[in-house]
Order: sequence, then C-alpha cells, then structure tokens
Amino acid sequence: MEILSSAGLLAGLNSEQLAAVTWPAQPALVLAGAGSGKTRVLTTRIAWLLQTGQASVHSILAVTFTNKAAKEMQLRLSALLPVSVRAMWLGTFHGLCHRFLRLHYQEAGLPKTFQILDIGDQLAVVKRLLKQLNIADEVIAPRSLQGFINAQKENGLRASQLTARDPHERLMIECYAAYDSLCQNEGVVDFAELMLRSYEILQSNEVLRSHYQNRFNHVLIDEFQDTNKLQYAWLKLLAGEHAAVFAVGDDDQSIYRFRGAEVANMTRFLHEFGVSEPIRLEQNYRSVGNILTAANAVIAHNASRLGKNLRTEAGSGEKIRVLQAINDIEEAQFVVDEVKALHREGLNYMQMAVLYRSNAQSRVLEQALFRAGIPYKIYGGLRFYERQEIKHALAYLRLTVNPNDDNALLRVINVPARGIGARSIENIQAAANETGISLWQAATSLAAKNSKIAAFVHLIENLQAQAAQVSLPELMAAAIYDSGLMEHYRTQKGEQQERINNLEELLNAAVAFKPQESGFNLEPEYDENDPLSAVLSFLSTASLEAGEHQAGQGEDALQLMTVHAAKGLEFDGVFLTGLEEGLFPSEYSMAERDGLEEERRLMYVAITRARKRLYLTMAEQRLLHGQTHFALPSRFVDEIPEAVLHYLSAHKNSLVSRQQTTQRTNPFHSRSKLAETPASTDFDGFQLGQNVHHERFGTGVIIDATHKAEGARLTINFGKQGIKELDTVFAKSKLTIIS
DNA sequence: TAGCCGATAGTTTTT
DNA sequence: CTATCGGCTA
Repeated sequence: MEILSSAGLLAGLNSEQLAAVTWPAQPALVLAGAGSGKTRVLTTRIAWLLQTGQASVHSILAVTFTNKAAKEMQLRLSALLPVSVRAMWLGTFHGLCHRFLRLHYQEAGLPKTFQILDIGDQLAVVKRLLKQLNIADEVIAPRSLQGFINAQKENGLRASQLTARDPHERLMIECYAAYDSLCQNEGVVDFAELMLRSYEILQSNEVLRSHYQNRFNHVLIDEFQDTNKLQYAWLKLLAGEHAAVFAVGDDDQSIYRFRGAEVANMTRFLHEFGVSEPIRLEQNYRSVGNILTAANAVIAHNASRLGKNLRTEAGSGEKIRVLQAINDIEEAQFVVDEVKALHREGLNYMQMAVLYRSNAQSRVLEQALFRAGIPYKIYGGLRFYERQEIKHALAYLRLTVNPNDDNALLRVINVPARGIGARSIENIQAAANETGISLWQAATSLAAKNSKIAAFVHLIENLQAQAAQVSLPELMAAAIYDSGLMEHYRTQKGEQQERINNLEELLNAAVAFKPQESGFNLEPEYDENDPLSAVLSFLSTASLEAGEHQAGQGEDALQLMTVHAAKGLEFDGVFLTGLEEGLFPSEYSMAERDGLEEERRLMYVAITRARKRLYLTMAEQRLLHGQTHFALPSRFVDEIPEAVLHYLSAHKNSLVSRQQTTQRTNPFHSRSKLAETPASTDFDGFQLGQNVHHERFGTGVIIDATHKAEGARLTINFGKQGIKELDTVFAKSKLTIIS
C-alpha cells in the first residue's frame, strides 16, 4: 500500500492550519473559529505525527466529547493513513475512562461486570435512596440531589471532601455519601463516576499513573472550551510532565456552562502549560461574508474572550433576512413559505435548519410544517436506548451479568406483570436491608416461600446459564422472548407496534454488534471467545452511545433543533427563530452572572451554522405556558450591523422587502397597517401589545394594563431597562405610541 | 394492577 | 397549554 508523503498530507492547508498541524511536540492551544477546519487540523496532526515517526498509535491519546466526533475522527484518520487506528486511544472522555476502568476494574475496586447508569437509571437510584432514608421529596427533590451529586463529581469532589454550610446541605452531602456506597454495593457507576474514578485511580496508583504518563506522549483534545474541572485535571494528570498536549477549542462557542463546562480552562491551560500565545484559525470555509460580519459583530460585544475574528475568501453573499411577525403562528408560517420557496429553487430540505432556543418553541413550527406537508425531523426527545421497552430488555441482560444491580431488578421484576406486586417487592427489600444483601440475593432466598418469585429467579438463572454459552444475539432474544416482554407488548392494547418494532430493532443491533469496533475492547485483555465480553460491550455501548435522537435517516427532511443541538453542524439555509428578549437571550440566563455572555455565544454559534442564507425571525406575541407574552426583538439583532441586514415585511409572499432606505430608527416598530393587533380594549389611549417609547426607559411594549378611576395603569416591558409599572395620569406625556 | 384524576411545573443537555 | 407524576379508586 502506498504511503502518502508528508507533503501530500499537508497539501491544501492554509498557513494557520499548517502551523497548527506541524507544531512541535510541545503544548499548544488552537483557537479554532467556527468552520475553520478544526477537525481537519486535528486529524491531520495525528496523521502527521504518525507518519513522521514522532508518535506511534500507542502513544497517542485523542479525546472528544461526543461519539459522533470520535467516529468522525476515526473515519478521517483511516482515510489519511493505511495504519490501523483501532489500537489508538481515541474516544470520548467517558468512553476512554470506561475503557480504563474495564482494564483496571480490580484497581478501581469494581466488579468485572460493573454497569453504567445513564441519567434515568441514576435518577431511579436517587429516588430509591431517598425513600430508603425516609427523606420526603419536599425536603430533597430527587432531581436536585442528582444534580448536586453530579456537580460535585464533576468538580472532582467526594462527599468526604465537602463541608456543609447549612443543615440542608449537610443532608445533601450525607445523601451523596449514601448514594456512592449504594452504587458501590450494586456494582454500578454513573457517567461522572466513570471520570472521577479513573482520575482517582491515576492519582493514587503510581504504577498505573507512570505507565500511562510514559505511554502517551501526545494528548489531543477537541472542544476544549467544554471541559469541566475534572476533565481538565484528568488530562493534566494523564499528560504528566512530558506529553505534548494539543488542545483545540473556541472560547466563543462555549455554551455548556450550565453543565459544568469552564471556559476558564483555556486561559488556565495557557498558564499552566506554559503556552505564550494560542494558534488562531480564523479563516472560515463555511459562511459567506455577511454572515461572518454578523457573527463577528455580535460576539465582539462580549468582554471576556481570547479574541478572534473570522474572515472568508468567499464573497459577502446575500444579506441576512430579518422578519418580525405578529405572533408565533405567523412566524412559523413565514418559515414554511420560505422553506417551500427555497425547496422550489432546488435546495434540499436536509440542507435547511430551523433553530430555536428552547424545545417548547418547536410545537408551533411543527404544526405549520405538518399542515404544509413539508417533511421535517426534530432532534431531541427520547433516544433509542432510552426507550422504555429497550431499557426493560437491557435490564434483563444487566441483571444476568450483574445480579447485584438492584436498579435492573426493580425495573423488570414485574414487567411483564408476573404477580409480584408492591407488597412482595417490599418483602424482598426488607429482607435485603436486614442482612445487607442485594435484592437478587434476597429474592433467591424468598423463592422457596413464594412461587411467583421463584419463577422470576428461575427465569434469570436460566438467562445466566445461557450467558456463558450462547452468543449475544441469542441471549438478547432470550431476554426479550423468554421474559415474556415481547408477548407483553403484543397483547397489550393500544399503540404498541412501535415498541415491538423497537425490540426487533434491538435484536438487529445485537446481531450486527461488533465488539471489536465498539471502542472498548481493543486491549489484549479482551477475550473475544468469552460471550460475556460481548454482552458487557453491548451493554456499555448502549449506555454510552444512547443512539440517534430520532430515526428516519436518509430521508430528505427539514432539520428542527435547538441551537445547542446545532453546534458543530452546518446548513445552506438557517432559520433562527424566536429572537426575542426574554427568550433569546433567555430570562433565566440573564439572572446569572455572565449569563448574557453565554447567551451571546449561543447566538454566535447559531449564526455561524449558516453557509449561505440566514433568516432571523421573531414574534411580537407568543403563546407560552398557555399565556400570551409580548416581547421586544432580541438585543442580539441590534448588535448586527444594519448593512448586512435586510428587513422583510410580514405579509403575503414574504419576500417583499422593506425599502432599505426607510428611516430605521427601529424598523421593528414600523408595523404595517395590515398587521394591526386584533381589537383590544383601550386603556386611556393605550393598548396591550403596543410598542411605546418613554423618554427615560426607551422603547418598550405594553404587556399588561388595568383601568383606574382616572386613566390606567400600564405594565411595560422595556427590555434592558426591565419591566415598569406606569400610571397614565403621570406618564402619558412621557410616552409616545410608536406602533 | 390498570387507569383515571388532579396537582404541578415548565432553558439549554455532548456522556 | 400540555407532559409528567403521584395518589387514589374500581
């Protein structure tokens, strides 16, 4: 096989990219702007390191956040190099930690068959724990405890390392400790535990630490701005003194602070790894000039940044189309009309996306699209391996490989119903608590007295016997059919066909599953002749790669998703909807410190998704939680230079543009006569939803009003200035109606 | 043990 | 508005 020359590998890179790819074996921080060829730089660097003999596949550690990104890198890498990238430690933080723990389960104090808890499983454990400790939901809400535990773990802190500031916190910490020991007893680990446990082992076990520190001399990280405290510490520990850490990220695209991501890790990296200046990738290969101008202008309003300005060699392109609709329904209709028009012009639906800040906004869009017969695909919602029937089927498998998994037992002991009711389960739990054994052990001891329990025990024992002998698909089939699960869904009334299909799909997945490719079994310890290894891999993959959000691949469909979900994606045409104060930027975020900057980064991410055409839309009125809300256009729209914007009127064939030269004190407020709000009561000359100007507070919208003996009392949302209550008797002279 | 009812809450979510 | 959950009843 011909080996590509180094020159061939590097051909076509721009000077910035070349500098990054061929950076010497020293720490580097690459500031990779949106659409600047980040993945290419990352993969080419790895290929270059390998090809020039600076590194071997064994000495490279490459980390991503998503499975998608990891797969993408693996794919591109194998296209660049004839070597097998299988042996490389390339994967997600959690995937790699998982591999580490499987390899060193003994050092980690875990059973060989330990199982992974996803968020749903974790919540179930937390609920069970609180019940066990007799703590009411009102005292500690399960979700808040779950959040607390995860946040602490992501900060690298165990319960024993925490000090309480108040009694409530002390209780939370006690629960955290109890939770950890519960998980330990049951042989299960949550996502954060995968990381924390790995980190702790590396820290305490010198043999392992020096082994890995010596092994990895190149550590590469993607999306570095999204790392949390623990991930940073883990990387630093693994890298040791000598590894060349190559961190790639974009501080302007840090949008996961609510999940513990710390942008500050970027500056921290510069200091702690002695990097004087980041390498900037500012050449954008995605968007036309006007879109980049908008993105640059918006993000320039943020104070805390490392600084970066995207440029393109493409032309300025079309202007960004802006539309303020009367309400959310009209906004959705506009999107429908434009999507239709673009599709007629030859653009695939797939190449267009409708983005919104929160999932709740999708409904109106969905209805309009459905009515118009436009195929669409919504991202978000339940993923394949999170579905009830799938989790049930997998719980049988989990119980088979790890009978101490109380979670799994409780999930399936009476699904399908086999006469083990609440009181029987209570008996089992009581027996287990008494002697400190697992539910499974308690159940086996109670089987002699209870035939229903005996039947269940027999079912699981039968699966266990098969596990050692039959293949994964056969075991999966046994779990689905012998348990009666399939029969259960077949005989249940209602729309169960979907669940049956999913169970069949699960069987297909088991048949198609290749443990060697699951990314967890690349080490010599993996025994491909041991059926149990395949089952463990399958279960782990199910937890760590919960699958696609929605099926229906291959179909040409319009893409609907939140801005968060759109990160990393790109489309020819993008509709950025719901650009209203309070919604985007969201009200919640504005209460938080630096919350507005995070929202602005989100806006930056949203804008930079578009290649050629970008629409910014907003509604004056929107139905939220069953109530009509009035809002002003998002401040982010005002932050975009007028020169790249093109205002559209809200009516008929939508593309009718408003004269560019129209005096533009505030184009949003020059509402057309046709678009007048439906008759509303008069409040001393004012109306609900009206836009007004106040000499001190600026522009606002009347969101509430009450009649008074004399005049009226108006509640006005002045956006940045806040919501004010004004009395017309006093304020009338200071208020001007502008629409 | 399913099914119904009322109360409740309701940003974003890579693993 | 509307999805979800816990408690209660048939």
